[in-house]
Amino acid sequence: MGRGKIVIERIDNSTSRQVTFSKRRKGLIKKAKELAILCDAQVGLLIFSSTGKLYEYASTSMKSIIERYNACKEEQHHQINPEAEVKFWKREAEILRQQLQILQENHRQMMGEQLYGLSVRNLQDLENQLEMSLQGVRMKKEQILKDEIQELNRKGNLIFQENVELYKKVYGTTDTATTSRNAFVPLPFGMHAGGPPQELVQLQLCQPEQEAYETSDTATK
Amino acid sequence: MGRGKIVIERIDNSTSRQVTFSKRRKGLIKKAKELAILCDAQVGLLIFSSTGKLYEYASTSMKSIIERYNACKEEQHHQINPEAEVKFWKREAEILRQQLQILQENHRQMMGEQLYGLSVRNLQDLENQLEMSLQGVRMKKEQILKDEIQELNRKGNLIFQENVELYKKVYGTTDTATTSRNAFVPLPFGMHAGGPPQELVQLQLCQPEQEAYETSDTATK
DNA sequence: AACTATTGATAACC
DNA sequence: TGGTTATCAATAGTT
Repeated sequence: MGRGKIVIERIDNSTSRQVTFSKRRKGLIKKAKELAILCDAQVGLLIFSSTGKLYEYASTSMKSIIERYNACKEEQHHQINPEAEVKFWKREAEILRQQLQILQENHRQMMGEQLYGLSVRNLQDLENQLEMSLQGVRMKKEQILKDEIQELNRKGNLIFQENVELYKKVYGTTDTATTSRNAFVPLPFGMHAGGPPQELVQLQLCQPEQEAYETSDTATK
Repeated sequence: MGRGKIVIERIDNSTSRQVTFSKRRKGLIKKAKELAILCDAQVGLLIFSSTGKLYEYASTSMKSIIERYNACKEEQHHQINPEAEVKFWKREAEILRQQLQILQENHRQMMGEQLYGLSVRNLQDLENQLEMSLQGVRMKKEQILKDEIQELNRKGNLIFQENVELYKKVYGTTDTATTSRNAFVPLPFGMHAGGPPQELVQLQLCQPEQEAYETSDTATK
């Protein structure tokens, strides 16, 4: 329900993730309200943004809803009991520490370290993953460089046009690009061939891209 | 969004209220899920129907969400339990969560995802790192395969020697490997060429290694 | 429980 | 962040 279909997966771009969060959160809370009113339901909604900010909606009071939930679940304990709360946070820290450890090991393996204990199959999977990653990174880099080149070309053209205009103003209205190539009047920069300097600019800018690719390729071998 | 507009007020007809409740509850939970996934948010949703039945959705665990909610509220109302231990574990969990987030982002980038915002320089570094990793992984895999081959060769030789001994015991003390190649007596397995079967074993085991390398190389290109 | 006409939500853009 | 609009998705009413 927008300008285009989207797949439901984590939005990479943090700006658009925040924008989407803001909009959808609003929409979700609206719908929660509507459900509560239309259907005479008791609704509680808790949303923590990825930055940790809390947003909430409760058709009655959040406290009563949570209490009702706890009554339903027949486990109303560590909400009041500080001892149980300590227990909870200890457990929470334990879980987080475990996740961290797993991710750290995984990360080391992706860095090509701590490969001891991996089977050939595991290593093959890792190799394939690294190759996929590499491909993605290279594609991204290539895209950025190409975009940069395009932008520079655009700017180059604009400057060239400006140059032509200025030239005309200085040396008269003669179309130097097509008729005055052999006259004594000097030509503006980049006009020696009588056309826009795209080729020149592209050649200069393509160089580093090519170079970068060759470096990568040789490094692979 | 239906055949006609509706005003948001309690639906009197209990049947259509139930139907609407069922439909909208489903939609609401779907949207809550989408928000959690799209925006990396922690979402908890509690719905009690007018008949008292509980429906719930929680992106992580309802318990942890409610705990987090309570922690938030406590902070907001400055009703912090002076229990230093609770404070400590909360902080601990917060730190761990932050570390996890940083590592997760890093991990995603190493998986070739979430490359938005990286400079060409960053991408080049990442590419180099991935290539280094790949090299390490391949070396490790190669080593394992070579070790395996060596071990199999060693075992093969032992079995071959055993075979020779057994052969001698069955058919006499004649050195079959060097003198009886054309006799009627059968040869033990692997002795058709008169030598230890290293070459055979090596050929069989080298095959997958070679294959794996070729696959990797083509995947790179 | 299906089916659609319609409204509502929202993705992309500014 | 907030507004606009073209699209897609949810769903109200119907079968």
